[in-house]
Amino acid sequence: MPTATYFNLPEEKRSRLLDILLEEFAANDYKNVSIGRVAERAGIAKGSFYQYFADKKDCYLYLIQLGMDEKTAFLRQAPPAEHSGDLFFQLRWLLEAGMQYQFSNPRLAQISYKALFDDVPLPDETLQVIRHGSYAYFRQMVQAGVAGGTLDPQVDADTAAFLLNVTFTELGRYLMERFQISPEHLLAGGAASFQRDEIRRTIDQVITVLEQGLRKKNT
Amino acid sequence: MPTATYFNLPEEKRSRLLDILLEEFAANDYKNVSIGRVAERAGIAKGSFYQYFADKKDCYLYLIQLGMDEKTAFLRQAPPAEHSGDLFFQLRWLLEAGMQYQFSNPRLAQISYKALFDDVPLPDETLQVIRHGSYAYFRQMVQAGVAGGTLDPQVDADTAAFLLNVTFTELGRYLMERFQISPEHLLAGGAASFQRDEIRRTIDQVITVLEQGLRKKNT
Amino acid sequence: MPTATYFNLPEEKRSRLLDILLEEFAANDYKNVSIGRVAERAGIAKGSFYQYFADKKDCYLYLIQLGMDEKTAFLRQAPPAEHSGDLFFQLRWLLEAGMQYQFSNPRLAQISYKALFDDVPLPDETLQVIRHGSYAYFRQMVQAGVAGGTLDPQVDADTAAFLLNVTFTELGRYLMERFQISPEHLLAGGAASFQRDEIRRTIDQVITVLEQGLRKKNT
Amino acid sequence: MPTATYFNLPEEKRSRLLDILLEEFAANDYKNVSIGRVAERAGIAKGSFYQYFADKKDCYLYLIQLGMDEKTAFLRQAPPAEHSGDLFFQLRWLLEAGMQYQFSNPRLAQISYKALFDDVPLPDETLQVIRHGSYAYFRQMVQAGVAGGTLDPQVDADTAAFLLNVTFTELGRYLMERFQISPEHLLAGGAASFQRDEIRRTIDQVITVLEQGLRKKNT
DNA sequence: GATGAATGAGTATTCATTCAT
DNA sequence: GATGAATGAATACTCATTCAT
Repeated sequence: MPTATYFNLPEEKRSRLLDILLEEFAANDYKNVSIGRVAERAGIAKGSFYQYFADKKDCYLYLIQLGMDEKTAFLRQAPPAEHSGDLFFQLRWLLEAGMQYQFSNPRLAQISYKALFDDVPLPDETLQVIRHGSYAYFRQMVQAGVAGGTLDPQVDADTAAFLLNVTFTELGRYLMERFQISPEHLLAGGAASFQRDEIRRTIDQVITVLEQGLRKKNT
Repeated sequence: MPTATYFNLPEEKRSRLLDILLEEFAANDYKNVSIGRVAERAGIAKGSFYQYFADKKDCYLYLIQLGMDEKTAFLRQAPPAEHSGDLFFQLRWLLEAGMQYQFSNPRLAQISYKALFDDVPLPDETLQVIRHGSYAYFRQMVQAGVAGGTLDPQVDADTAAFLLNVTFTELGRYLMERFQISPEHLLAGGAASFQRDEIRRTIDQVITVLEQGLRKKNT
Repeated sequence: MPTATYFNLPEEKRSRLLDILLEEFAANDYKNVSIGRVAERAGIAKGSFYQYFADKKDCYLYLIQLGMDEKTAFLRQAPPAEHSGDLFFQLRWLLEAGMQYQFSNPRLAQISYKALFDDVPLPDETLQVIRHGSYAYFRQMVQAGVAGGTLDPQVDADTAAFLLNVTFTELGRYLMERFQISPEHLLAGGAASFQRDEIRRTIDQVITVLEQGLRKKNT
Repeated sequence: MPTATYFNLPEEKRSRLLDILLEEFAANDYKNVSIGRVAERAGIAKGSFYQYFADKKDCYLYLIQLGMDEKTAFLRQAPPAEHSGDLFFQLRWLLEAGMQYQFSNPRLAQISYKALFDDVPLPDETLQVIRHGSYAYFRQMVQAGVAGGTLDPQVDADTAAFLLNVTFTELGRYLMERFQISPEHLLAGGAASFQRDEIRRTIDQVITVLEQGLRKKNT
């Protein structure tokens, strides 16, 4: 975690540094992020970086945890209307909220996404959370769905969780590409409203497809 | 692309080198593959590497194209019984053939997969092919499916292609993890037959889910 | 030398700082003493260190001179019963007093000792004193001994001084290792009394050996 | 240990590098030797250093072992006339041979000497040999001397070994300083012959003093 | 065609010192 | 007088690439 010095930095300086860190870690693999380049771009001395962070790893861990915190805060802020409701209703909300998060924190989301596949120095515990976190979450939803009679018992729970997880994980990337939304674009003002409708429609379709495939058939 | 020298190499030497290249590039990110280590493991001089390839990038590009060629060849060799048949029939075949390719060329498949997400030095054109290649292919299948009346016209073609693409891309990884299959494992003799059945069943379920979501409803 | 500011420091603060300086310089080579660590351990700001000392070198010089002063004071406080007495009587006293000094100021003694061999930034003059100081002292005693007819005139005065000097310099280290005495041990309460006897006996033997070798033979 | 590359170096280049390594490691503590400075002075690229040695530690270990080997070879080459002879006869020879070694390899001897006191990265085993090697050797001689009736049984064996060890260890330094002999001086042609006599006389006196102190008295 | 020694820009990190507050 | 953030030169080490043999 950053030092107190980091948090005491003048707002502008800290946010410039953070901005550049997000940019560098979103655009490059962990190993390819150069502290020297970061310092230079941020207009600070190389030594100063080490006043703010214990080391590169520490700095990276900070970004990762920032990502987890931001996402948690984001999802908490707008919980589904009826929490105990239908599984697919929940999924629909989760997917929309996830997209919104990704659109409001594109670089942070990208960094987290990279952590799924990259060779990255994180405490095992954190890695666990990142790598298996959402899968485990879906697995649990699926089991509840089967128990509650919403989900087709023909479908293996693991397989269903895989389908949901993979779809949800990749959908953001797809939408950003399809609607030509770049992080810079989003940071500069977000997706235009006409895009928001298209995005919502796409999400809806994805859920519908999965629902038709996974919901228990009335025979 | 490799030099003529490379292709004139005694078969055994070239294949040992290739083997090690596959191993290294499958196991490490581009940046983390060390030419020195490759040369040492292959039993050649570091300088010799540069007789065979212009540079590291060139060598990497070669592997990528090898991957594309191998996959193409693999898929061509066992086309579906009835090529003009039902879309989901084709998909089922494609998915199974894809898995078979991945199982018979796990390291090459792994390298291609990495290229989708890694920070990798490839000509834009090649990157395009890799990143959008299979998506474009599915896009085309979907459009044919809509035209032929197999696919639900309610579902946007792009969205359907996304779903198919993402599922197909990630399924291999999922199966390898779920059934504890490693490249070495596969190279040493392949998945045990009892696993093959489970794998086939899983593939079947995935297709079934997608089919129920995407096939045109008879109203 | 320290600034006035240093000497005006509240007693407790100054002595805590001094304590830590002694500890750090006794335990580490000059180069390996970190001002940052000193400041942190002493609970002062890094900048404050530079209010007290011009720089690291200055601080080190201070400790060295402190060591010389303390030793002088220590030896003065308990002079041999008969100052003009027999040379070997004096030596016996000197050695015991020296050991006592070393045991009561183990860290200061350690710092001075290090200065004999370490690569250390001191004014040439000071280095001279440290490196040749005790040697010159012994040289003088030896000459007095030769003049007074106590010492064997066969033995070269320089050589005798070397023997005495080297023995006296190293004896402390040897005793500390042989009897497993650490600075902390000493600071915490000193060597147990049973050890004191053994130490006294060892000193006695050393003097006896040197005496038999150096005292003028009665022929 | 150095790589094959190092040993294959053109004689002149290798000896220039070795020369500079000896100079740097003799003049500075381990920590204060800078690979950059070594490379620059030797006129090689920094990277080249790492073709010759695995790392700084490896290079240092090489020098240390070189020192041990050279000394062993040196002592073997001129063993005492009567090996089983009188203890003090042996000591006299040992001391003279040791001095000759130190004079013919002053920088190597200096490096070994530093290793006795410096904080230095060596395998525990090697450190053991260096730090306790000569002491243990003397301890053994002393015990043999006591058993054979040569040594005064009044004197504690440990104490006698300490006296011998410390005298022998420091004598070289003393002689070099007393007779103004510098490594460069020695390397350029060695001590003048008139000095050799004085040196021999000094050694003789030292042994005589110790002998009178330690030899068993005929009562 | 094969070799492997040489290179030097690049990496993360440390630390004595300065200086504005 | 005290502070602690900022600095930048220095450190050991890596590695893709070149080139003389």
